[in-house]
Amino acid sequence: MGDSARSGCPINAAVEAFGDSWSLLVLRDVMFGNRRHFRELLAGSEEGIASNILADRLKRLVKAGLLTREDVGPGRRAAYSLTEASIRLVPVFAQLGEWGLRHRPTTERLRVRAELLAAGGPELWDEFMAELRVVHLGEPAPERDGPGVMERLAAAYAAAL
Amino acid sequence: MGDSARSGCPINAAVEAFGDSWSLLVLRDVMFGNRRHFRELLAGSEEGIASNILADRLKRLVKAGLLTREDVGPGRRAAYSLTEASIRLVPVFAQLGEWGLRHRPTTERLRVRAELLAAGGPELWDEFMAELRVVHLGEPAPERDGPGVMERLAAAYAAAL
DNA sequence: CGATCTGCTTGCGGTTTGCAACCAGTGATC
DNA sequence: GATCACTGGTTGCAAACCGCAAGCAGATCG
Repeated sequence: MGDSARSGCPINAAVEAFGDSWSLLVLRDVMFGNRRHFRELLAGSEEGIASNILADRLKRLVKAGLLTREDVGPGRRAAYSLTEASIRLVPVFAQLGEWGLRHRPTTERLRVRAELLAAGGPELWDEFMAELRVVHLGEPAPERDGPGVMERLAAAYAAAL
Repeated sequence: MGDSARSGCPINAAVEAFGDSWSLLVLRDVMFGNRRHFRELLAGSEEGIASNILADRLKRLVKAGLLTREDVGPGRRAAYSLTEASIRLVPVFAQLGEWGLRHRPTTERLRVRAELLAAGGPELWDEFMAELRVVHLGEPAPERDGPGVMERLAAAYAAAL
């Protein structure tokens, strides 16, 4: 369990934080799917994560400061939330998603979110991060006129079915 | 070695292509360190990759279309080159690096490249990608007045020693 | 000929993975 | 008050993978 960094390189630091087969996908589901509970993440997983792996990754991500766990007693729904650090992964997700849809085969249904995020650019990413801070960090919601990014993502996803 | 995708999600596609402990670091060394040969990558690795892992990752990356291998006979220096797909990872590296240096402990020496890349923004990334296409894909070099991005990265790195 | 370089390969013990079953606590229903 | 479904997980186990260390064949150098 040594968490000593292999090097002081920022890229390596990022890889060590979430550079495995599952961590980033768990974060994706919390961030874009708004899945906040264990069973929700387990059952809703597009890729079919196993429960022991999910449990392990949640622990790791909490330890790494990328998730927080609202610790209620045993047997009651515990909620996982993003942190400022993981909210700041939005641009990373956007770039990864854009790369994936350009250079790998993807399915229409799952592609729409990445497309919308790529098309929106940094302004949209900032708007989305602000929304995530409201939902996950409890920041006060600012006044808004149109639908939020989350709603637009959900609408695009629903329209692609 | 089933390369069947777990899902059609672009993020998952990216994770499956280079979402492990080493693939991205190998690409980083080829891209930013201009290390093109096996022993170069092995000896120059900041994180100390093992030779069998390096061999495996090089094979995988070639298979995934993220590297090409100029196959000379056995016993002679084979050169690895980036492909268009991996050159397009520059924005991903930039965002990952920026996240890493903001949210993880890093060392000054290894931080400068990420800082320069983050500060330069998309215009600099495009310029860098154009340079990589010259070096790795053999595109004709355009006329330039100042030093290239690669030179500036190297200079910043050298200055931080 | 020997030393050194090239890109790897092999052995091996330890770790991780992923499937499946299981578990204790809680709250609602019968 | 017993059953039931739901909560977030744990446990066993076989198979795969990881990383360290050593070795290897072909080419080049002196």
